Amino acid sequence: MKLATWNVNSLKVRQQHVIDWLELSQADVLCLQELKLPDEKFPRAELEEKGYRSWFAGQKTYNGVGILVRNGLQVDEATIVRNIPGFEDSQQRVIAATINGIRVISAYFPNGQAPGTDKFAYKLRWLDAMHDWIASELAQHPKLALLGDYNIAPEDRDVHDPNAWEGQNLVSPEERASFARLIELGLVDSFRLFDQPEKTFTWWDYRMLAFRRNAGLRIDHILLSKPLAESCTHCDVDKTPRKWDQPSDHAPVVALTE
DNA sequence: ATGGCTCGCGGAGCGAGA
Repeated sequence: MKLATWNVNSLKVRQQHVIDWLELSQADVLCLQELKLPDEKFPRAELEEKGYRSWFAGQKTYNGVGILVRNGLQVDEATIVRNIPGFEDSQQRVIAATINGIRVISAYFPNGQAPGTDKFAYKLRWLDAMHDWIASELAQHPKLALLGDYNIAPEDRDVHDPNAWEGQNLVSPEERASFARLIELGLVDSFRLFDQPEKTFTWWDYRMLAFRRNAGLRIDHILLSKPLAESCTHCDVDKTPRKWDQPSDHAPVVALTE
C-alpha cells in the first residue's frame, strides 16, 4: 500500500495540485493537512470523480485534516474518529480511519509559535494527549500509521542550519523529547529505515528563495508501528509538486508498505 | 537585517503559518 501525507496549505487553492499529484503518484491513501475550509466546501465529488473517497474534519480559515482513499480499498466507516478522544479542542487536527485493516491517522500537529508562548504550551499539551491516545490505539491496532505535519524536526540532520535554529520552535528540546516519546511507544520513522540523501526536507519557507537554496526542515513524517514497519520497502519525499506554480510550502512524504 | 511569502478574511491590512 502506498501511503502519503501532504500539508496542502488550503485545499481550495491546491485542489488541482492534489488531483494532479494523485494521478502522478498513484497513492492509495493520502493524508491531508491544513485544508483551511469548512466541511461543506470540501471537494468530495471532484475527488470521487478521480477515484478517491474522502473523510475529513474541517473548519473555517484554519487547520482541517482529511484522508483520501483510493477506490477498492476497504474502509470501515465505524472506525472513523475525529480529534483526540478526551482532549477538548476546537481546532480540527486529527482524523483516523481503518483501511484494509491498517489504522491510518492524519494529524496536523500545532505549530507552537515559539517556546514560552501560550501556543507552545498548547502544543506540548496536545503532544501529551496524542501520546496517550496513540498508546491506546496501538494496543487495539498492531498495524498503525501516524502520518502528518508534526511541526517537529526530530534531529539536527533534519534542519538546514542547525546552529541558526538551535532552541527555536520546531526543534526545541521539549518538542524533540515529545517526538522521542512517540517513538518509544513502538513507532518507527519510516524515512530513516532507508538510506536517504543528505539535507532532505519537507518544508521550505515561501520567503528568501528558501526552496531554491534548500533552506528547509524535515517536519512531515510517516511513523509506522513495528509490525507495519517490517513490511515497509520504501520512503521518500516527493519534491515535484513543490516546483509547480503556486505550490504549497510543504512537499508530500510517501511510504510503501504491505 | 525578526523582514522577506502566502494563506483566509473581506474588500484594507492583519493574523497566522513554520
